[in-house]
Amino acid sequence: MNRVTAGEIAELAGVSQSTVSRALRGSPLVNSKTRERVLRIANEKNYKVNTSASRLRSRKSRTLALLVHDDSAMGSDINPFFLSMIAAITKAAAEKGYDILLSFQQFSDNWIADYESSNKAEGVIMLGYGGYTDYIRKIGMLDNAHCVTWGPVIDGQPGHFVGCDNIHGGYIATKHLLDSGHRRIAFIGDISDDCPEFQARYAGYRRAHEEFGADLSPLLQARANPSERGGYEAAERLIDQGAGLTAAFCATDLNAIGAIRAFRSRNILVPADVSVVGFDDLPSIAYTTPALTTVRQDTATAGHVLVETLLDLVRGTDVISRLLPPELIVRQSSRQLRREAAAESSGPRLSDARTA
Amino acid sequence: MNRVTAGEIAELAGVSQSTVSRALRGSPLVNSKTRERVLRIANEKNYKVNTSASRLRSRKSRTLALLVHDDSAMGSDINPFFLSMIAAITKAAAEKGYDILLSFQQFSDNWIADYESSNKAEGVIMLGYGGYTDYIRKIGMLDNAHCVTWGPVIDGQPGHFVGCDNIHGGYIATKHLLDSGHRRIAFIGDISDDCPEFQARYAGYRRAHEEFGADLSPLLQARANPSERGGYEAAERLIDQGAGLTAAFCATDLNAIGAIRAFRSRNILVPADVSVVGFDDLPSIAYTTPALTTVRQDTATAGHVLVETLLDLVRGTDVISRLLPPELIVRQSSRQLRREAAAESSGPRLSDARTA
DNA sequence: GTCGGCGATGCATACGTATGCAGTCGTTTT
DNA sequence: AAAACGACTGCATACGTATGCATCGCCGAC
Repeated sequence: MNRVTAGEIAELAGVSQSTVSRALRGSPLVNSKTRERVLRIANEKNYKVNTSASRLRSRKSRTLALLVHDDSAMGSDINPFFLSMIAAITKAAAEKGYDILLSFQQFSDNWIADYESSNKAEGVIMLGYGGYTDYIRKIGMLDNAHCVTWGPVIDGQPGHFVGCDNIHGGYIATKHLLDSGHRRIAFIGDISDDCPEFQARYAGYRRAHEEFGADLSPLLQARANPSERGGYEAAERLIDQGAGLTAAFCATDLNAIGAIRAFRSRNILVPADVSVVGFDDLPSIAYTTPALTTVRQDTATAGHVLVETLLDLVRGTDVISRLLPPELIVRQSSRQLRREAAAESSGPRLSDARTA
Repeated sequence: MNRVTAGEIAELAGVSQSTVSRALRGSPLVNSKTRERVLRIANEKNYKVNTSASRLRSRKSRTLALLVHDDSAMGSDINPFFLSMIAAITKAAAEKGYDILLSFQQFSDNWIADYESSNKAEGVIMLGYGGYTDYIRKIGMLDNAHCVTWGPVIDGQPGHFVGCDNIHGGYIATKHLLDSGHRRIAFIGDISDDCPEFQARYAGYRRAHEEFGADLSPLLQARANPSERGGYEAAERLIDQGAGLTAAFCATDLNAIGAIRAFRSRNILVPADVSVVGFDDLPSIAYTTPALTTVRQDTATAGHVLVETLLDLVRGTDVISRLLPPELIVRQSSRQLRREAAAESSGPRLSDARTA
């Protein structure tokens, strides 16, 4: 389309192509007077540096690849939380002058190396819930690969990770419920080995119980894949098994929404009968009925940290896996348990609602 | 990382770099025996074509830019529907051998030209609900820009569009309700000039009424920005104004979810008292309670058509704006109105539920 | 036996930029 | 006055590939 080259700009400005290149890149070598003239002309002619040539010469692509794990094969939807992450990462990269190359795939081949050896991207950010633990472990081995994964930070695991402090998130969510007088708190979520982040949230849940000296009942654990449906079905099972819960901590907002629907379909009211806490803080979640108490993962920060970590890695700087602190957002889906009820510490049905 | 070049492969294979290049690109000029040898060696050495060099020489980037309109400034969330679209577009592009460059921005500058003149992308796909109509009009003027927009197809509008046949979608949704005996059907959605797609859905709603000879009451129109909250608030207004509806057609699934919540909070049951139909068919929507009757936009097809249209445009082929047919998905949130009720044609509260 | 033709390959070059090095010119140092 | 220096600028080249053109060997045709 625009076939203006640096050479033509040079001619118009009465300088050499080298000077044009230097002026545009802000080299201190070029006189400010000259630079201004060059920039003005380049602007007038609507000149844009040819990225291909620039990349070829500089051997840098100024591009990061974003791989989103597509588990549509697994039947579960892509969590809307990821849209938020994708947007945050893309914006953070843009701030650093980097483009984002997007790809939805099953993590299976060695794209990471491919992206770099083909000079398409300088590094890769991987996004997705579990199901790829083995693959990540393999990636970790490639210590020359520039790859940062959003996910669980596990000691001793090879590779570089940025993730939410899921243990702490699970802890504060559960502590909030314990502090509110609840003693029979269910955990709904996928705690298979495939999803270390959910295992971590579960670990936080257990830790809070231990600190509180509260009992943990296996009856209160319900597996659920990370979708709305998963939450719905898990909650149904809990009810059917007579778990006698007064609260539920869900590994995912979607799980929480599903659980709330299940409760409602059985005429169990949230938060009057059962308090529910989610995880993620999806944008729309604040407007549900009742508005969901949840653990917020700050996607904007996460995007920045992911990009910065990856760029450090590319630069060769030493990099450490980082945990981001989650934040408890208390809304209407959780409430203080009545004293008496807390004392007798049981019963799924509490009709008297003092707190709205 | 991988510093293997075509020249080195050539040496190993005992041929020239030209032959390596041709072999890799599948040129018919090269002997099949030679090709095999070259491919085998290239594979062994894990050779990858340097994209920058290839792009520079061929003057093609094999990349499409995907611009997602970020109206986070407007306060409304990015609809999860777009995540589905983004994934579909990315996969469709991948099938054609194209990469996707992602960007979240306010549509304001002339990126389209920039992407092309910098050789970053061969074309641009724009994604987003309203708020950018003026901008699109401006883009349409740049007839040399390779740009396809997902959105309303309006006669006489400059530019190239691919969109859902929103009028027909609105029509079949409304007809479904009319056929089911409903006569007081609310429309919930943003029908401002900014969002032609919603105006089109509204137009379909009106057309169905006209064909049916059914009356349209202004009391039944409720504006709502395209979020869950918007739907909630609009439904609240309808109830408060005593619109006397027995059904609601919502411009968006999110609107529908919000509306259902609002109804429920007023003890109006869906579908027993009010039938609700949405639009989009969000992946998670099938598992809500009640499962939402909605108008499906097939994102996979949309992705393919968008990419193919854009590539045609790049090739210089004549291109026409295309409308994709939506499909009515009947689930549990809509039901047949009882005969008598239909006869008296009114009343927001119908307690007797014959159909589950 | 010469020539045209065809299949296959190599040669040479251009794509547009970034950058090491050398050059220029004016100013300062000795 | 000569030398050294500093601030700019231009020259030349390389990045790795794709491709037009020339070349080469071989076979069939006349």
